[in-house]
Amino acid sequence: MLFKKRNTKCGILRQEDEGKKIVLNGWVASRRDLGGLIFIDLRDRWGLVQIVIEPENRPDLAEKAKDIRDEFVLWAEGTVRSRSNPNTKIPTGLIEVVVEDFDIINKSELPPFPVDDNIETGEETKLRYRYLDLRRPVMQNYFAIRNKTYQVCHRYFEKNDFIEVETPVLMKSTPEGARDFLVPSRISKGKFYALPQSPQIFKQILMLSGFERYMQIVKCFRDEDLRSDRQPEFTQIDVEMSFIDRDDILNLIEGLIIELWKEVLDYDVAAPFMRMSYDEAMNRFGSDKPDLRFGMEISDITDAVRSTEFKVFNDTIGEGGIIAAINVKGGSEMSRKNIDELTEFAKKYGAKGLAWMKFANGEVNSPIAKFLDEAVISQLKSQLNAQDGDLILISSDKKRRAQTILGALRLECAKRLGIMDAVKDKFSFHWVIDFPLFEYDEDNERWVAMHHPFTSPMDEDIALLDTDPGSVRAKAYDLVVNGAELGGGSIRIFNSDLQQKMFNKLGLGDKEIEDKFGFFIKALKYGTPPHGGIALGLDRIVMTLAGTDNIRDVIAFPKTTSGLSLMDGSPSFVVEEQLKELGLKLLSEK
RNA sequence: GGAGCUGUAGCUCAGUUUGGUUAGAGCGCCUGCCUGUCACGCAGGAGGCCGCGAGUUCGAGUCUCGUCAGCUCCGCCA
Repeated sequence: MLFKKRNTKCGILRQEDEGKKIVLNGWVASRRDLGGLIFIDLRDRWGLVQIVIEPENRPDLAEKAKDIRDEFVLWAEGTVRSRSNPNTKIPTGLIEVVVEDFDIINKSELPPFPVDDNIETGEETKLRYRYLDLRRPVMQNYFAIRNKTYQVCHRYFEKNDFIEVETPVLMKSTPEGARDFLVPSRISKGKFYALPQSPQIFKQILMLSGFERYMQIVKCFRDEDLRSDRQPEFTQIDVEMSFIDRDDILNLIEGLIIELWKEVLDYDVAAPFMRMSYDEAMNRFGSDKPDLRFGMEISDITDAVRSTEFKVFNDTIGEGGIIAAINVKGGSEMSRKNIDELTEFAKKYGAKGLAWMKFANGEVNSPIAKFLDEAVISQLKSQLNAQDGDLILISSDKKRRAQTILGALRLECAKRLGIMDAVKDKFSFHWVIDFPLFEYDEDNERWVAMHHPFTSPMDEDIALLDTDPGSVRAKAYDLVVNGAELGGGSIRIFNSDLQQKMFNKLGLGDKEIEDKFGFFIKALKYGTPPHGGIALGLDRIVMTLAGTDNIRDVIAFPKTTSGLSLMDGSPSFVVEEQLKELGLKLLSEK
């Protein structure tokens, strides 16, 4: 179909364009046919403008316009003029375009939902018709922010003398970490490539190849269950540097964040960011990614309740656990039902129960009050800075578990009491540092790397590798904003013997190490510079910039919670021939 | 792997507690009218596999079991 090409854009027309003869291309956002007068809102990527067809002057155009429906594609030629009835709600509202000629370029089926912001359409319908969902201005804006993020990143790292190198998408499957997506090899039947969980090994090899400063905006793949902030394929801003220490990376990334927030939101982020140890983050906030926009910190009240007759507390103390609490300011308004809900909430995190104390009307109300004498209560009240109107939530458990439970309750209560809403426009960036190198996997009875197996232990803790692995600290760091992890990195092991030892500590046998990581250990022996880096979750950065809490909003074609792509119907079965060519055979169900 | 919520018209939802005549509303859609609308207005009309499958029952949108899908969370995600 022939069409007249536009010479301007709908969304950019303003009062000063009055009198200009123009051509527009776009989609019909809405049509208001008054009989003697037809108004059409024409939409393109840049916005909306009202065009008018006047049957009195052009009955031929009016006749053609009768067929126009929402989402039809039009070209229209006309003259910009001031409106007699301006619309102050839209940027182009002072003017309109009187149509002198137009045609329908393409029709549209009736859309299953209006292509409009603020629609209330189910996720399933929107994903099935993702192309229509993406047409909505609010979605287009998310991707404008995403684009801006790419551009700022590339410019920032270019300016800082980084070089972008692409790493393979088909690589070797290695143990440790997330489940790999596997790709069968046709040429080497029975063998598989894996999609990268991250380009970790390649970027380290690029360091020993002498690239010094590497970055890449790169897709990563992890075959794990999805969440509102997790997709099986996602994008990382991947960075690695040689001859540097931790603070070089932290400073570099702070600079990037400052530039991103300035460019995208015109928001001034203050640096340097606060740095908090993992231990402190857990003790005070019960999370390794604490939200520091508000208080409600955790207090260890073990000493205060040590002398009580409450069996639950005494048993916990006897087993080496702790009693800890948060003070939910103004929480005494919560009903018994609300507190029961909080108890259920706590149970998801492994809590066996939840003790609480309400302070109201000068009195204390608590199911455990009978175990606490006057002195203990007043001690707690002063330690927790509790006043009338407050609610104290108490967890009694192993140290980290008690903290995690209270950390989760802290966020939940902040949501319920409107604290989250009150701070929603703030950005609180900080670093969590000094992570443990290992954590113990109870199920498999072995140590696993908390960050990844290439992370360097702190020099002063290396001796503890053999005697007390659990207390070895890592040269690792996470970037956190508003309770979300934006990225993490570490200074790497650059000594092949230490790398070998690390794998041993993780329970890998020499043969397995040779088989899975031999090439890497070998590479480390050819003059590896000290190096380290970080990977930032680009999708999460864009989410934060865009102010959305769902990762699907910032990925053009996302998967559902069960990993399906509803628009194109993947994953799907393949024909027998394809399997045969790959040397594969499906197991029959059960 | 587990838990919770949801599934009824194109869309958003009511109806399910306590089974019972022809399953409703708003928006959208279709037709007609309408010269200043911008959530246009007015009049009329069409539109249903009550997610799917079993079961209970004289009778199921409603009760039971299973299953599928969407969302959120726990586990998982170095």
